[in-house]
Amino acid sequence: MQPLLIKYRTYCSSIAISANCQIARYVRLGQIQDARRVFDQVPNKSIVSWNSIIAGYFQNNQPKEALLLFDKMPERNIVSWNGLISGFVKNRMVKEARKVFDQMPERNVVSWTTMVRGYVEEGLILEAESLFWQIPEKNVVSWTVMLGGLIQDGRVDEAQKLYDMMPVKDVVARTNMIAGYCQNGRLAEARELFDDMPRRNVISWTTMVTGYAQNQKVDVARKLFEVMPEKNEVSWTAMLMGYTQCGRIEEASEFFDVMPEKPVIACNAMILGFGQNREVDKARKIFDSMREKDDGTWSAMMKVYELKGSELETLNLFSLMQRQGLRPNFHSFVSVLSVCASLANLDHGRQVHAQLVRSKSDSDVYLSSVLITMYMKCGDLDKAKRVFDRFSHKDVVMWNSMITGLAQHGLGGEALQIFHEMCSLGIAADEVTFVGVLSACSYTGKVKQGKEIFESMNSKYLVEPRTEHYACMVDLLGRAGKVYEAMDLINKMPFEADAIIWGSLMGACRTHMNLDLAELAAKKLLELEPKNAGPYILLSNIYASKGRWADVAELRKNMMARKVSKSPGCSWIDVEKKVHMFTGGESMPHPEHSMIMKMLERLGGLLRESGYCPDGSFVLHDVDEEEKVQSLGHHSEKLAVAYGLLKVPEGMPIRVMKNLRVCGDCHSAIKLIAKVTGREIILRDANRFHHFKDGLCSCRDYW
DNA sequence: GTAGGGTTAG
Repeated sequence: MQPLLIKYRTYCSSIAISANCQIARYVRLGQIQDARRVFDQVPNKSIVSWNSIIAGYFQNNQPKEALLLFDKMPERNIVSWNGLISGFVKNRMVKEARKVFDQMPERNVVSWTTMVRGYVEEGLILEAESLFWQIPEKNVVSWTVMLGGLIQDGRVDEAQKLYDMMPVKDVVARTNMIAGYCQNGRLAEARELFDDMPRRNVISWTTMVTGYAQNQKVDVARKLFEVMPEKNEVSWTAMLMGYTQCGRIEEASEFFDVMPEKPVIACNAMILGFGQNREVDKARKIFDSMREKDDGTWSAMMKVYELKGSELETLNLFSLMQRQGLRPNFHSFVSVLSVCASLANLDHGRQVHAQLVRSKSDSDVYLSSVLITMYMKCGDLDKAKRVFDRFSHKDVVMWNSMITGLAQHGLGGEALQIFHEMCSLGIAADEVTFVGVLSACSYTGKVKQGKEIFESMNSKYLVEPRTEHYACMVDLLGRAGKVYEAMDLINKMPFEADAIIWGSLMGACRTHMNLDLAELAAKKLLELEPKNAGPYILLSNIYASKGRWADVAELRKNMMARKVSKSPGCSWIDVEKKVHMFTGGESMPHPEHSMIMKMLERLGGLLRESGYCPDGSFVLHDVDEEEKVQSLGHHSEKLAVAYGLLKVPEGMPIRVMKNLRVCGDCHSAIKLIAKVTGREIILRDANRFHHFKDGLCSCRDYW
């Protein structure tokens, strides 16, 4: 051959190689269009060019385009075929991968191993095992894939057996086995293997550190971390997360500050860590300082606001991220739906639902359970049921959402019906199920059924009753007026009663006018929650009614000394897609305050005509009679209802939310308001829903 | 320059 020709050919192939390099580089950067542009311009495409661009489409989740190109290839080698299997596996299309595997002209150990890996990733461990044992010439990689599959399946003992059978064990195989032990808390065995390793690298070290960190041995993890010969950002992040997961946020924060590099994952973990401590500002500082954010960053920050109770900030962030063209992930959807639920912001909730449908996430069982809860808490029972009915395979979480939601709407019968349906389908009830079922019984006065279910929890359903369940039962008995029986249960229960239990007994005693038990419950509650105003006020009312003025004075002194304040009642209503807040007392008045006052006066007149008489015994302030009546007129729920009457178009239900339980006087008043105005009023309080219509409430005055 | 295995999360 002529030297010039050789030179020319070398020149051509070097052009081709550099083109392939460029394609691969663009693929690595996720810039598939740029990769394609280069590919289209290469004059004499080699198999490598084709293989690279096809891999690129697979990596960018465009398997159709990848397959289209594969079909157009002038010739293919085994790498092309294996790339196709691998591409399908990466796109969770294991059936397609298998088809390719069955059709390909020849297979090597990579083809087999990729296919086994495909089954492992789908959790189809039986298929993986059967294929693995058919591999004609296994190598250390095939063995390791199978080992990883068994570990992922939680079968550590079998993994150990397989590990012992391996003819060659390299650092990757050993690290896999160490991780397997660690995930099952078998730290001693992990450490032994780690110490016996002939060679270690940064990943094996990190695996061992993570093992200690995830098993609450952060200090041991830190010691090992300190002596690591080489650290990368994953090692640092793993150590950081050891601290955040144990709730040791201060140490996490110190550690975070000295990290040489702060990868996105670490920042996200630190944001969530601060969230655990409700340190919004520190979390936000990291969030703002991050030049690169991923979807996890946004969902972490949303979660922080959600935990803090800053619902509006969560919603703001959710819309901000979308305005920046980012798609919300699973966790952001969960946060935003929870926030819609707690604000009972039905409009917004519906929009999020529409987005879920668009992003094809509406078939996710978990997300749909959150969606059901959202619709329930927004008072849209029909929509909740529709989401529920769409799923033929419901998990226990979804059943729980439905049962709890029905309970909150006072539909005890329907809740029990759903519960029995779930049991007959063989779905195992869990702790949450029983909180829902028992509170359904409680809210609807089903004392007998409630007791039966509670007593059979352990024997029939194999669920050990916990404090929450005892709380439901105390509530159930107390509401039904069986306060002594409730007291007996508290004495008999195997745990110390908590503030919720005493509070519920106290409430029952107030309703049923049992002053002796009320005093006992209030005193217990005071010990547990010295800053809770409820028991002070109740006690002072009791003492006053008995003329024990010295005790009243003593109580007042204590209240002042401990800086007790009543948690402010607050109600809100959605009008024209805007939330209008009302607080009962003296704080900032609504801009349309005078109109609302006029409405209240008019209502007052109408109510008096129909024989309404304000009931001062519900007022928690210890003021004199006249002031009491005045203050009742200003309770936040009444203000919100009045505003709703002014603004919500005729024929639409008025939906009001309140952060505390509805006051008894307001409850009577709203029943009458519904009657004299002919409007339907739906009030969601801290516990449940009240549907007011024609002078009646769905709770049948039992709440 | 193209195909298979191990470490960080809610």
